Amino acid sequence: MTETTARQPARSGRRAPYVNGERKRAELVDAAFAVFADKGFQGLSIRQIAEEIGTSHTALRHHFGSKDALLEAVLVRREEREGPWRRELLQDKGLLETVPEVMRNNALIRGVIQLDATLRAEAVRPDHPAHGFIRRRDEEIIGSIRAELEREVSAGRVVAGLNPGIVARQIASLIEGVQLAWLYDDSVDMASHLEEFLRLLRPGS
Amino acid sequence: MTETTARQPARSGRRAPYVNGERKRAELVDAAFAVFADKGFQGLSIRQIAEEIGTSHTALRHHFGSKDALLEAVLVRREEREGPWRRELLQDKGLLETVPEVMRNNALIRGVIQLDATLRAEAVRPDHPAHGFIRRRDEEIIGSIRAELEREVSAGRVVAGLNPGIVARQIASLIEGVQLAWLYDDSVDMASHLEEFLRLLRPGS
DNA sequence: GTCTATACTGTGATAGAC
DNA sequence: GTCTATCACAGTATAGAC
Repeated sequence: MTETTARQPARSGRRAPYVNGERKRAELVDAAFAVFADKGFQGLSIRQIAEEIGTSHTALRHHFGSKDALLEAVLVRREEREGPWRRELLQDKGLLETVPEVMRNNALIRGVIQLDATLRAEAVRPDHPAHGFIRRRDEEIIGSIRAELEREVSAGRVVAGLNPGIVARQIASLIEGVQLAWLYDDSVDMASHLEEFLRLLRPGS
Repeated sequence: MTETTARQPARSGRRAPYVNGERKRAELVDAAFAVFADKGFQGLSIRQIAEEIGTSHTALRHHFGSKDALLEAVLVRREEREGPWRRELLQDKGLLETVPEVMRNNALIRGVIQLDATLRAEAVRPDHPAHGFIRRRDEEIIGSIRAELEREVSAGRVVAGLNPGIVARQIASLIEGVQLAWLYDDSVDMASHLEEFLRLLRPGS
């Protein structure tokens, strides 16, 4: 796709032990992430994004090749940031506390959530560049939810007799749907909607 | 917005008791609906849509003013078709049977569901032409779900002690999320995911 | 209802600066 | 070699004249 083959530096430069391109690219991704999270992603053009983060649209094109590749890179960066934290939280606190916590965190990065929702809808087309990425990420998340769900059942914190595959996808779908509703109306409490659903799964309700 | 002021015919034409513009517009909407439902809505340009339904892109421009207005008109038409049927079904069979039935019907009009998902994500921006429409429709649907939910509680078919506003939005959000998941993977059974959720609401589970 | 003019978008190829 | 800037092009939507 983007063909970013990890270049091996021929010799260690005087003050640059890193590959300059990678560093620049990472800076741009972080800058774009910050702009989206803060000011929002309002269907910005690649030129507008460049202006917001203080660079040129040609620079963005050089480092990412296309607009979609840049947007996808921001979502990949998000996964790099949040993935480990989420997995640790899952291990430590369990599914029933992790999911609402994730929703509370998502409420702090509105523009990134909007980007996720927009790209997700566009990438429904199988030939879309980000289609594979969205699909892989979803399956990975659903897989981890499902595994955790089965652990909760074993621990007696979730009723038995459920179809873990169905419930895992229900949770993932509910997250997406509630995020969209929240994007339309700030007053929608994302965490509560997930908490109430998870409450239905607890024994003796 | 679209400024489609209902023109009053000066005299009743020989064989047209209707306003020609309105009829032509309705034909175009139905044709677009059929194309989307059948061949899908793959980010078609306004010129491609025109070709598919056998007209010119300038004709579409004239009748709808913009591409977004045409897409919105298709969704409005969908509401005109399905709204009465859905309300009747709700009255007759109740919420627990209506929602899965709606999902089964949606599975027959993939391109329209894709259009709904795409436009919904784009129209998150408050200045988007379709923003108000999506919002109004969602609130209307959530309102009817909520009313029906309270009726089901009274009838003892749904457990008491739930927050109807929360649950209604959970159902609406789950529908949206599951539809998106289904667009990515045909094998996702939308009706089952909704049925299983509604099962959690029944007494004595 | 049709046609023309204009502006903006993402993209490709190319040339220049460090 | 690595990075940035300039130019040209095709697709789209809009505005307005006829």
